[in-house]
Amino acid sequence: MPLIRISNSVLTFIRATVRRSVRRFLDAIRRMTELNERQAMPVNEIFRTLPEQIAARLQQDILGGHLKPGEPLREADLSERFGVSRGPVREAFRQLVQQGLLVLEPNKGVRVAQNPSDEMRPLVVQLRRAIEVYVLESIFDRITNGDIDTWQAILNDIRTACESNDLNALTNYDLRFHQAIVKSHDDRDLFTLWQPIAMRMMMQYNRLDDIMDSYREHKRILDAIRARDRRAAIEALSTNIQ
Amino acid sequence: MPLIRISNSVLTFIRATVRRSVRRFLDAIRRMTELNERQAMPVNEIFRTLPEQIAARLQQDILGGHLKPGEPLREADLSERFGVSRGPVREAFRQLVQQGLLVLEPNKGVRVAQNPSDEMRPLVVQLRRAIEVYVLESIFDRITNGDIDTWQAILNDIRTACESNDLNALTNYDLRFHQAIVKSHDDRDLFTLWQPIAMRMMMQYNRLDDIMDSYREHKRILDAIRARDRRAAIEALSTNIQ
DNA sequence: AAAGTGTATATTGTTGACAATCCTTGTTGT
DNA sequence: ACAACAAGGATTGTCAACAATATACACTTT
Repeated sequence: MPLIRISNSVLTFIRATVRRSVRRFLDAIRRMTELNERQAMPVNEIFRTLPEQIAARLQQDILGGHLKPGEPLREADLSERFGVSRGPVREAFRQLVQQGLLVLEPNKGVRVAQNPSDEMRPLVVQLRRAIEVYVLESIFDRITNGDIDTWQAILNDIRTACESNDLNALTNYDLRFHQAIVKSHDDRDLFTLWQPIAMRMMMQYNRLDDIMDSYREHKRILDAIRARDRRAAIEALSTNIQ
Repeated sequence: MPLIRISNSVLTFIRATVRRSVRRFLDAIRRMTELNERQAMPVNEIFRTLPEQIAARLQQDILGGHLKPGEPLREADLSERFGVSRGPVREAFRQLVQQGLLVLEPNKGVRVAQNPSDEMRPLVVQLRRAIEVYVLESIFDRITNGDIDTWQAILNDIRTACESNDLNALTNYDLRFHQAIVKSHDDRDLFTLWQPIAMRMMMQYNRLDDIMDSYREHKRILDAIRARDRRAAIEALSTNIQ
């Protein structure tokens, strides 16, 4: 029970003011850090929507193997778990369906997607390689030192994950590394195209015998980029995707 | 105002009975026509859900050019147009976002996607070709005469569209032709992967000078399949996609 | 002039209630 | 024994009301 009663008009005024302040604050930070000369980062990348947050959590659960393929997900369960109504959960489900992590059967709900068949894997590899090579070719001359720093930070996370033998974290950071590259292309549509393909590879992340190889491969990519060696960078990227 | 008042339990009983009868009826038809030995067609392919129907209509509007790229779509407008609430319309929007025909900005709604850039087109062609060639290779030895008949029917529609110079209908049937091939693969996931890529090509359907060429190209594909000439079929398919 | 404020309006986001559907189990009729 | 039926409980689908947000515009401050 509130101690003071505040009129509605006052409330909307406060909301508008605060919202504007926050927006200006974020804009200022963006300008200072100069992370986005090329493309303005929408506010929702910082304050993500409810469905996006839910989808992110579920994505980790799936890629981390906590949710097994074929397992059904109930809207009511998750809406209780996250303390929201079924609406946003439904929305999150749809996002994950788009990514290929869930499959939807009308009137029956969603279940965790099966891993892609072994037979299909070469195709997926080919598709993903085509997109990422295209992206890297396309952005190569416009890669800034800021970009490289960002990617280096992720690379450090990859190393940490490899050293502590944390396959779960490695999957996550590997995804982010490539995601960061694809997202740095002006054309956002490329990311949309890439995501479902990449996800299908991330669902069966078990390729390397020596986990440290993953770090070495990504380091090779970034080193080549830093040396502005186009051919080597693309070659390294291409061999990393398999 | 109903003339007779029927109790709820009677109503649910009637509903259940009718539903079961319809299902059995459809099952019988399916068995008779033997269209789906390989994979049972879910009932929802015949009685599609509300969002699917809405999405199908909007898809035609977009591919047909009645909705221009960049044009915003309002939930309220469409919910009124189709006589449903905003829920199913939202759902339809999400499906079209997945297909790449709409782009979503949180809190701002959806707008019709821009045509893919010319620079990007070779990539999209490459991706789509890779998938369709893979599918055709994979199913080739299991293609039934029933399959061929189905595809022939679509080919006839293509011819009609070409002869009457109806680019709108041609786009639609061209899409369906390839869609039918991809869908005939056991692994439904391939269709999911293929759809957004193919859509991006369908958004700029202006390739051929002579519209009849489209019919000839598709006829060449189907003829080669009918002759069980694997190499020729794949070659024809591959040249059709560009 | 440029940036900030107050306010109204249009639109999307969220919620809870209710309807429709699926699925299981026990029953009936042949 | 077997297929069809009936009833119920669990789950998804739809709806309308309400909340939050984006946007535009007139106004004020610096």
